Amino acid sequence: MGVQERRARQKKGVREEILDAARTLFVKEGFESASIRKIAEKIEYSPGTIYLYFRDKSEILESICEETFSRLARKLEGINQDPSPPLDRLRRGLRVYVDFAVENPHHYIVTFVQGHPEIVGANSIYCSAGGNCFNSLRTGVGRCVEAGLLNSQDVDEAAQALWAGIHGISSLLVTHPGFPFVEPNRLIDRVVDILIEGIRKR
Amino acid sequence: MGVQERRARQKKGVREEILDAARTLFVKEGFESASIRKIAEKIEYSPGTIYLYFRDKSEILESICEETFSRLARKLEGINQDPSPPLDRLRRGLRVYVDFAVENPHHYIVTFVQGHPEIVGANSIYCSAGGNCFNSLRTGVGRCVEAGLLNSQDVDEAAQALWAGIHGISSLLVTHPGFPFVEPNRLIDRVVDILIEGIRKR
DNA sequence: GCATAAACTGAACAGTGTTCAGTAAGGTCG
DNA sequence: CGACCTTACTGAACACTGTTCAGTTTATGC
Repeated sequence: MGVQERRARQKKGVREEILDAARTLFVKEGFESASIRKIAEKIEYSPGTIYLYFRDKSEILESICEETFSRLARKLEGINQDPSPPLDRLRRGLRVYVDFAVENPHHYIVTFVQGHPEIVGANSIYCSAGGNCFNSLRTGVGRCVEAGLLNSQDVDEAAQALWAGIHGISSLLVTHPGFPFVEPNRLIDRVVDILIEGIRKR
Repeated sequence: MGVQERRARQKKGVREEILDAARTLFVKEGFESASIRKIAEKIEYSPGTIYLYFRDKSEILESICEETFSRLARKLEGINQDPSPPLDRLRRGLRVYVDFAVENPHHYIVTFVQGHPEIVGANSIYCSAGGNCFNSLRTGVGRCVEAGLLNSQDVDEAAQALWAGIHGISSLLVTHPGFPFVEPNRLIDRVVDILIEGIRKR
């Protein structure tokens, strides 16, 4: 009976419509601006309908962020697979991460800047696409440790420290667009340089 | 005529009451939880009264953040004035900054994590107590450049890169308390180490 | 005592996320 | 076809949010 299948397809259709509408509002204006009522109006459904497809507002925007972040995750995994020296790969990964944040400010804010104190353990960042990106970084650091290139053996410590570094510049650039930063490209390169110089063995 | 003076004192009294109530709610539960109505209820005034003393909600919380950050600013200036080697002072300043963020998570979030895209130029971060802290860092970097200790002469670039680094670890720790970080003290020290190793001349 | 000025109120506005009783439509079966 | 049932959807309502403002209360100066 194809009925249930069509039902399922229709259901997915509305879900997709919601995501499309939400994405448009969200990318243009951010989390606050993508309100349930605005999304509902855009797709010409009542606000209540949205709750038949999503548990709450954050589930919608997490979906959107995840699809975007999985693009980054793929890119980072690509870098991890190529044959250049581990430290070069690591450096390129860091740079790509920051570029991604700057190109997708609202996604970055929702995923990594706005805290989600309720999400821990099994549902934690490790499981989302954002978490995959961090894991990619961890892998890159692991390669460097294996090759004896770093000034410490602790992979987690180094990976988290590097993450802190690139998260710092990423979040400053996306949340403080009005601050008189030196030329962003130069600043990002400088941060990445400092981080690499700071962890590599001399 | 002492009348106007007493008026002024009374006025300041209510202002202070508002700040006290707001501070209590804010430190305990953060920005969202310190709602105008809750503050008003706490001091037994009507919500409208608050707007006779503050332009809007953000002005209240900025006041609270500023008084807290000026404590940090003083501490950082103290470090800048002591006679130890510039790089040591810089290192200690970085560490004190992160400790402050961890001890005052909500203040840190309001001042540096939540973006204020509207505030630019003259009203920018440079003018607030938060900005003084950044300037203190800039001064510390300047001393190191003067002493020829860094691998670059660009003070702004280096100061902003360091700020990015410590802001990164600070904001991760305060906004992602559920993340399985390695022991925070160790992680903070590692980040600071990486930053110092990354900027100093070899 | 009375006019004036300052302080304060609280209802109202426009918005938010979320819930749920009620309705409408579609498919199934006697 | 008509009855029934399930699924989809609605939209009013709830409990909030920040903010405004006409109107009332309170205090002061003359």
